[in-house]
Amino acid sequence: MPELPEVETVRRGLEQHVGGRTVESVQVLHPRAVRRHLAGAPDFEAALAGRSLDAARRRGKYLWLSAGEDGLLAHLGMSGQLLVGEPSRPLSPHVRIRFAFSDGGPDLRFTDQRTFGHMAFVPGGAELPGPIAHIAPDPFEAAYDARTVATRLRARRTGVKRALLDQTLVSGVGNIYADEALWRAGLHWARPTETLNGPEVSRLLAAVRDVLGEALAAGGTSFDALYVNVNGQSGYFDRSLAVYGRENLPCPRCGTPVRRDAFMNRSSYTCPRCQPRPRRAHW
DNA sequence: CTGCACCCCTGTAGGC
DNA sequence: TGCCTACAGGGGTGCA
Repeated sequence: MPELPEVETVRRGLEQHVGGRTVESVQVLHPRAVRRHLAGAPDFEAALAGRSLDAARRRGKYLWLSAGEDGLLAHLGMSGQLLVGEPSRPLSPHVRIRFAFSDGGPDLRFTDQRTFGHMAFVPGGAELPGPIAHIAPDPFEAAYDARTVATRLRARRTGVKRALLDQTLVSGVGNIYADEALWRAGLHWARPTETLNGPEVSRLLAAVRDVLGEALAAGGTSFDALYVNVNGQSGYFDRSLAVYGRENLPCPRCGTPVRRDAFMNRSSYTCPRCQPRPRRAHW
């Protein structure tokens, strides 16, 4: 479950169901799931055995569990799930890592069909794991400063959607919520960042924060069973999407059919009337 | 600093 | 039924 609202939903579930529990053993079932743990799968398993997991934290789309001064870092990629359930339930074919706990209670399974996600044990990484030091604060962190982001955004020489998706500028925004925020702000994805005026940038950043917050309140967006919380349940923000995935359906604001464009090997959805294409496009 | 091409994977949907 | 292509909420890397 990729973007901030979905990852935050998972973080909350982990905090509730795994926080304060002690890992008994870990099995890495697919080596690719720990490819960023450079010391290898056996080291990953050994490093976590016997460790007590404390708080669950998050920056953007990354989350981690602190274990004393250390951190257990996770990124869900396109299809990763962190599922908590009865240890006796069947092992689904896409389970990549299994964590058993010393209390004999529900286990934790990192499940990932496409294996774009990963986990790593980061010594000393409880506060902010080293591998994600380059990730910018997300809009819900105390360290996030909208004025700084606005300044940096306007200094870019690129298209506004490309900038929104750049996790080193502001983190947590992916393809769905970038399109939704741009629609709310009435901006086209190809708009050159240097042509945005102050009010437009403010409107956009407010829209980003609002849409992420509303989606979080709905438990995230799921179109299918791939995007679920730790209990396997889907969020329902898909009902509130204005443009994403709605090609040819009417814009909720003006009724004009939503348009789909290819962009960065993905799709961008816009209302051609509310988000007019700029004369000088930047993609 | 930037875009861009391409890589990592599996599964599904749709056309033929 | 098979075979093909396009596409899917991710990021990282290397190169121009």
